Amino acid sequence: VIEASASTVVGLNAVIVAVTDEAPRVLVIPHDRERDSLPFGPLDPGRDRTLELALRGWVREQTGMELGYVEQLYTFGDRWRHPGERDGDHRLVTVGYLALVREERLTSDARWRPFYDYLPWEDRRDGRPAVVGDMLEPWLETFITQGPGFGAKTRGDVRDRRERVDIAFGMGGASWDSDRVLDRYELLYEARLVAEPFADRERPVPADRPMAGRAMAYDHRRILATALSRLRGKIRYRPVVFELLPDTFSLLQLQRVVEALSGMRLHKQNFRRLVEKSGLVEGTGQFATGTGGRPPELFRFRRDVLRERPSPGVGLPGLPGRQ
Amino acid sequence: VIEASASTVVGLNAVIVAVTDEAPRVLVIPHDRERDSLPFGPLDPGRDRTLELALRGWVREQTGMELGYVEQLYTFGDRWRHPGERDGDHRLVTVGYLALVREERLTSDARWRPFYDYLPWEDRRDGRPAVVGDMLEPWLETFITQGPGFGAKTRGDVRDRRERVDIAFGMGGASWDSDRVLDRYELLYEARLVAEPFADRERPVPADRPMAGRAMAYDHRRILATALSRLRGKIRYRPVVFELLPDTFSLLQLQRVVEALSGMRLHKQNFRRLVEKSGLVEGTGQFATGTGGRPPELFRFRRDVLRERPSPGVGLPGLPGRQ
DNA sequence: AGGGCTTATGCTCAGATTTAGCATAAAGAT
DNA sequence: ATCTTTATGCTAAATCTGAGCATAAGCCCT
Repeated sequence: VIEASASTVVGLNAVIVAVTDEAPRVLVIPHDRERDSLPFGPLDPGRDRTLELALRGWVREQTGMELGYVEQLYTFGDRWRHPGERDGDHRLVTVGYLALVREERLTSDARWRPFYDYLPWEDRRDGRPAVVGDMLEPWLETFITQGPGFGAKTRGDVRDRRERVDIAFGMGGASWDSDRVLDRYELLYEARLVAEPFADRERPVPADRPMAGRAMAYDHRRILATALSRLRGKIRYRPVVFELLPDTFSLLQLQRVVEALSGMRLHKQNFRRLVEKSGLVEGTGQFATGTGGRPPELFRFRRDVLRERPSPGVGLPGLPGRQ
Repeated sequence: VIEASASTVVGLNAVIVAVTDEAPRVLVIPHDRERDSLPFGPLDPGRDRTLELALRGWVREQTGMELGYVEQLYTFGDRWRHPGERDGDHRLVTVGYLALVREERLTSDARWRPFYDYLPWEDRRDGRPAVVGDMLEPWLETFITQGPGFGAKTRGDVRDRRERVDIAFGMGGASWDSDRVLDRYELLYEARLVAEPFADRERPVPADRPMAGRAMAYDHRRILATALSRLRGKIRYRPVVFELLPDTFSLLQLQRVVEALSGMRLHKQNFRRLVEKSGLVEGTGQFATGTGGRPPELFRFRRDVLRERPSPGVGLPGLPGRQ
């Protein structure tokens, strides 16, 4: 019953995340002078038993890394996503995966690169980053009134775009929702404030137009944005942060990782109170040394919390986790 | 660079949900005497521009229905999922979608069927359903101690299984997490308390073994469980319920839909207070008639709430939405 | 050894939210 | 008229949150 006028290939992308030095990092492969790509591998339909096993397999082969926590993100199947596909008689469908690891030495040509190199507007730990006020807001305003190209701009279109921009970027009185990473990236794509829409059309970037963040090859920055959206959402109701931490850690270490991922600063004492009360961690009775300051107690993740609470995660201010 | 020892076909499954008479229902196609399947359609790699457009297209063709809210769920790519694939030199990868609609008359051979026919243990609105105490708990206890087959059962295996069962089903003092729909189904699959593991191996169900819930063809019940998991999770932080309600509705109607989806009862006065304070709805000044009792005011969804709050959704008791 | 710096940790207080009910209002049914 | 049913207002107690004060316990420098 299935008739196809062309063939389909299924590929797998991995967003492999680690947090080091208070910066979330992603494993990327150099692609050309300015751009990187995510690690990519095919599904061998005749061999791999499951998609996830296929992914683990070629990540192991390519990087020597054994993935722990792995979660499926999203399947991207738009036509013409790959510039090379244009002529094509094959259709590429890719399944994106998120993997959380502790950073390790790399043997291949892959390298760790900060998430926020690609999505600088997402890091609000030191207040709203300069790029937002200096570049994004004025150019988004242009986008709202002018639209992406030079098509018709009815009053309704302008209102719609303003609403979408306000909601996504917390402008015009709306509040900033740290989870809307993907919405924001897609809006910037549509507004042509990132380089990818030009690359996708094989056009040069206009000289007068600034580009936000470091570009990636293909649609990989979209996949990256999807990963960060998912991770920020999930942190509140599943104990995923611990995948990124060593077995024992101080509460400040934990807080720094949560801050790095969520892109916002947290109140220290309240964070402590929340985490300790939540039952997510237990003290080990051991203390770290050489951290400069009073030595902190080391904690470990309490696996039992999964039994006790419906959706255990780390609370964020203004956005309480579900108790 | 991509070499395949067999070809891949991408298919699309739709979980189309409506809520009528306080029961969530799903659109299914009769498959054989006892089983239904989800609507299914192929991706035509040469034609359909996006996966979602492909889905909307064949749903329109097959059922005459125009989908509104559509969201991608998960991509299923395990080998040997389709019994017929065994011989096969093609690999089927399916992308599952969730669609929310208001129930309408059907013209095709598709029909609406209650969600909880397939997943009866998920409906706890009238307390724990009988099937849990009568059948699931005793047989899960057997599964914990004996394992799925007759393999080695070390002490560690038993402990692991007990922990997983306790967490998934809220047994042994653990609390019930309404979102863990998929975990529960997968555990029942592994414990062989649903018919699918037998069908997948083309074996008959042992006569002495009860089967929980109505089976579906292929792995469609797993997709259904994924859909309910997602929907239950999402209801708390995105205003998705309104996709299932008419334009104006009473607060009790809204509450009944939330209860139907979440499978639990809510405190009426508190639900009202929460919803009204959340800014999700606004009164219309109109009142319904003929509802038997004091006529309720009719409300409508306030689209502006998206601007005002980071993640607007309907609160659940014990599981407050994020404010 | 003591002062200053840093980080850790205990504690408090006011305000907001949540839970669980009580109580009244307004329809239709008997 | 009374009963039943649904809607809606209101409250007290318990809990949680946001913000900040204060002390503890290391290190570094002089």
